[in-house]
Amino acid sequence: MAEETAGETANETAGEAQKPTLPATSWAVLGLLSFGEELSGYDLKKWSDWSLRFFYWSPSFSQIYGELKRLEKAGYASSRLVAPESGTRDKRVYRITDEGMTAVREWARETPVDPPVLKHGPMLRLWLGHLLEPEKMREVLVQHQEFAEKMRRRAVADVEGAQGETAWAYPTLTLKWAERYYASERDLAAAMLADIEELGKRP
Amino acid sequence: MAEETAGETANETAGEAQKPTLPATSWAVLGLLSFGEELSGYDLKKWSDWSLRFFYWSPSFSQIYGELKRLEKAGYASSRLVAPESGTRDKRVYRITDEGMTAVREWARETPVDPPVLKHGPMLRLWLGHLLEPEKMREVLVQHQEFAEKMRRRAVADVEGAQGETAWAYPTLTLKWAERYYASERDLAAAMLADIEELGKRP
DNA sequence: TTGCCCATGTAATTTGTTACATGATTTA
DNA sequence: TAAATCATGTAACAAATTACATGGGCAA
Repeated sequence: MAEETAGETANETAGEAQKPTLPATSWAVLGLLSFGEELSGYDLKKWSDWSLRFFYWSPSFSQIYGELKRLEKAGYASSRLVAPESGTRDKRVYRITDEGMTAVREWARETPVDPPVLKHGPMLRLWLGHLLEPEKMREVLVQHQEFAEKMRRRAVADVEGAQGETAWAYPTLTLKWAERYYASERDLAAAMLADIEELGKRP
Repeated sequence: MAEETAGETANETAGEAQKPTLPATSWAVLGLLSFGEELSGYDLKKWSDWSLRFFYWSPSFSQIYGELKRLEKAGYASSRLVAPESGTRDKRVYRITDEGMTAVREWARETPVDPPVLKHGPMLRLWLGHLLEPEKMREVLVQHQEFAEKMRRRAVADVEGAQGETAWAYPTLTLKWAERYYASERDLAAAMLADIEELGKRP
C-alpha cells in the first residue's frame, strides 16, 4: 500500500551534486542562521525557545546539534572552533554560507504551503468527555485558558521590545499574529466553557 | 546535562504489575475504542482521519497497527481474528477491555494539562519574511486562508450531521470548537495580509 | 484480464526525545 | 568547598513516517 502517497523519488541524476531534501526543522534552524549571526548550538536553542516557540515547536538541544552537522555537511553552514577564552569552554559556532542563503530563500519561496500540524491535548480530552466529570473538563479548560493568556502576554511584551527595529519587521509581524492567536485560543476556551455549562443545564 | 528535566523514574516497585506509561497517541487510539465499537486498524485510521483530524494530527496506518499491538500487550484491548466472509479478507478487530476503560478514564481525568503542540509552517515562512518577496508572502497566506476555510466548512457540515445525538455530545462540542478555531485561523491570515500591506505602504 | 483501489499488515528509515558525560563558573 | 547552574556535546531510545509485500474485488 502507498499510504499517504507523496512520491518524489529522490533521484541521483547524472553527476550533478544533488541537493538533499531537508525536513522543516532543518529549515527552521537554517532560518535562524539566515539573520546573519554566528551562533552556537546553545545560542540557537535559546533563541528558538523564545522566538519560534510561539508558532513552531522548539527542537531539543540534541536535535539542533544534529541539524547543524547535517547543514554543514550539505554545505549550507560552516563552523569554526572558538578557543576557550576566560570564562568559557571551547565551543563550535556556525555561520550560514552563500549556498545556505540561496537554499533557504528557495525553500521559503517555493515550498508548497501545507497545513499546520496541531496536537491539541486539551481538545483530545474534551472529545472524550464521556469519560470525565464536567468538573474535570472545566479544570482542563481553565488551565488551557491560563496558558493561552500567558503566551499572549509574552507575545505582547516581545512586540514592544522589538518595536521600530526595521530589521525585525517580519519577526515582529509574526509576534503580532501570535498575540492574536493566543487571544483567540483563550476566548475559544471560554466559549467552550459556556457550551459545557449549557449542556449541563438541559440534558 | 538534564535537558528539559522531566524526571519520573519509571520504577518497578515490588511485585505489582507496573502500568506502562503511554504516549498521547496511544491514548488517542484507546480513546477511539472507548466509544465501545469493535474496530480494525483500518477502521480506526479512517475514523481518526475525519474526527481527530480537526484538533489532533491523525497517525499513519502503520502507527495505529503498532499502537494496537501495544495496547493489547498492556491488557487495554483485546483482539480476535475475523474469518474472511464474502467480499473481505481476514482481519483482526480490536475491542477495549475493562482495564482499558479504567486506564483511559484515569488518563483523561488525571493527566496534567500541557500546551498544544503547534508546527505552523506558514508562520515559519513569514517569520523569514526577509527572504521572500511580499508577493510570495501573500500567496502563502492566501493558501493558508483557503485551507482554514475548507476545514471550517467541514466542521460545520459534521456538526450538522451529528446534531441531537446525545451519545456524540462531546465530540460535537469539539467540532463546534474546531469551527471557531478555523474561522479564527482564517481571520488571522486576513489580518496578517492587511499588516503586510501596511508595512509595504510606509517603510 | 489488466490495471486500480480497498484492505491488512511488516520492514526500513527518519525524526525527535531523554539520559548520560564532562568541565567550568557562579553562589550559598 | 560543595552544590547548583551554564554550556557543549554524544549515546541510547522512542515515536512516527515511508516503503514494501500481499491478496481480493471491481471497473475499463
